[in-house]
Amino acid sequence: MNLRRTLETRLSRALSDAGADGPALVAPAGKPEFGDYQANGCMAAAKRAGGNPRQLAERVVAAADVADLAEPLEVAGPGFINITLRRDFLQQHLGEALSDERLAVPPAEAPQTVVVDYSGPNLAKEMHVGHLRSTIIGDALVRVSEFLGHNVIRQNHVGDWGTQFGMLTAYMDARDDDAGDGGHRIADMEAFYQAAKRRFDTDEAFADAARRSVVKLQGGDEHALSVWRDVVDQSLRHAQEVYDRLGVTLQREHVRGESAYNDDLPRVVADLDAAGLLSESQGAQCVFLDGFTNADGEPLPVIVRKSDGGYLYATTDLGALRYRARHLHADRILYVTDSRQALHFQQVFAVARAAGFVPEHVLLEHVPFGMMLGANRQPFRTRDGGTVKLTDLLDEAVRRARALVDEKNPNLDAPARDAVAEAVGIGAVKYADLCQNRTSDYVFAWDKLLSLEGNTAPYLQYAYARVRSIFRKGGGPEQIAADDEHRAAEIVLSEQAERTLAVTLVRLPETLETVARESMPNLLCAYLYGLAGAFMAFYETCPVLKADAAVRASRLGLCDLTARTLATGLDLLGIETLERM
RNA sequence: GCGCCCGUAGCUCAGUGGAUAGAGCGCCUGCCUCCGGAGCAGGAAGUCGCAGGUUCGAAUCCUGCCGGGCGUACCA
Repeated sequence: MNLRRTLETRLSRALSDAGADGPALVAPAGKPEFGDYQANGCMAAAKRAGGNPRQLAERVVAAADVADLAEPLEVAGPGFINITLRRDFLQQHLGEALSDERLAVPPAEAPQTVVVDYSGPNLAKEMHVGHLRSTIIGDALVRVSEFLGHNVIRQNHVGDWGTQFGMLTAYMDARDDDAGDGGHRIADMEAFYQAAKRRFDTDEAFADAARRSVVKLQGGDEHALSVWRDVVDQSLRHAQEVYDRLGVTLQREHVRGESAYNDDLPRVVADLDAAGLLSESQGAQCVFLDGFTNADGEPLPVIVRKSDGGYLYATTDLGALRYRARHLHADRILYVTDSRQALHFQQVFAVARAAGFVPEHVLLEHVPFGMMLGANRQPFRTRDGGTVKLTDLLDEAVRRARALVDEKNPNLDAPARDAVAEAVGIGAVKYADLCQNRTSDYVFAWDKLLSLEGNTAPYLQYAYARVRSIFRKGGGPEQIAADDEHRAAEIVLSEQAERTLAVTLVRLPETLETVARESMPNLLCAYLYGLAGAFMAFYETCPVLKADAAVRASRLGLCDLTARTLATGLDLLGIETLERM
């Protein structure tokens, strides 16, 4: 059950029964003494209706049908309604969650087909830290929406077309000639790209060949295309290695690169023309929209065909948008890209609407995130001005985690410590990115990124491992699993710490729903951190294994719920959990 | 010039128009004969950039300044 929404619905109805209209504005209580939730809507409603807010709140309390969930409601201050959940409701609800695979998270009432465009690396180069945010944030959003029962379609709109590919295919050809073995192996994408670039800059004959290569590619030359396919294939293989290591759910089948829309681009332009939107300006085919002006205050075009006849990313995105609406039948399309592309998507969405490329009801959302900055607040670079390769970043993260595991838990054998280091190091990198509001710029700092204390993935993983160790101590996992004493247990909440933990546990559904609606994974992080904190406090004050049978069973139930909620939440963030660490 | 985003504790950041603005790191004080101390409990630390306005109520909404970032016609 989504408790917050249930309360909102019922209190809004009570508000209307009490003669006022408007939302009840139910929110988690600001302070413990205000209860568990508070309704803030009476003040505004009374204002609109011209009445006394406290009196209205009293009438709402009288009319409200929440006796099954909450203690008698209390009016406080100028017209707040404080809501304290009933203990027996919490106990019964948790009992249901205990025996439910989904932890009592209801599936979406109106499942949507959600297309999520994320990651989208430029295949000409190796994946670097600049690709991290889109990949990680997008994957978390995908997982959450899928868990809520939406039909999620991943789209990896990779950069597999464009002038760099002329250079790369020409270099591949030249290399084959040099090596003479025709072996198209690219061991290191970045080195390959750098070498091609160096040759392009220094070797005039090669530069010419590269330019000819672009023309051949665009002209559909079979040899050029075959070499291109090889470069793309190897790049995708590299990307897949990174995805697999990162624990990102993207697979080869989700790749639908820019090149997939090549054939459609002339039609996109023709259809814009047919819709009466196209005009020529300075030799380019453009769409001019109201409200967009350039640096000189003149109308700003969306260029869909260059004066040399080439197409641009706006054209490709329009093709992709149309494909997603018409063929994938999307109800909602998310674009997880950096915030610098905000104007681009405003324009593309506006053109698509104007041209009728997407049905009215389809939601088009740019999910922007801030830039990766260095310590100096400048766009992030390595000391020598290059980009940090993703594999190097992950290696460093795992190395640091390994050093910590060696120090903290020398009893584990070496393979186990390796596995822990991998999960902890990579989890730390992902969590550091996910836990802050995505719209703020991201200051890249090794120490912060790989921090293993405080509000970090390792803290949550540790909380999980700690809960699990209780079950091991309590007779071994096989015994606990066999008698299921905790899953059949009646939850009984007596201590304050137990109650706080319980209230946190029942907030999982409303949290996930907000995360999906607002595309804000940081809210899930905040929730899990709060849950881990509530558990740690419970753990300090409430003995589990030494308690009397009934209390012990109830507390084991709380432990089990905590463990599964942490594991589920971390999994939705794409972060692994460990039985020991 | 115009548009978008951002100025919150020493640092890094949370904060759906609600009650006395919160975390982490760092700093200070306690807590390991007790289920894992990667922890827990507590403390110090703030003109929420500035000034107006709207509102019963503003860090949050509006306007204007100041400071920063990004974008702004044929790269993506």
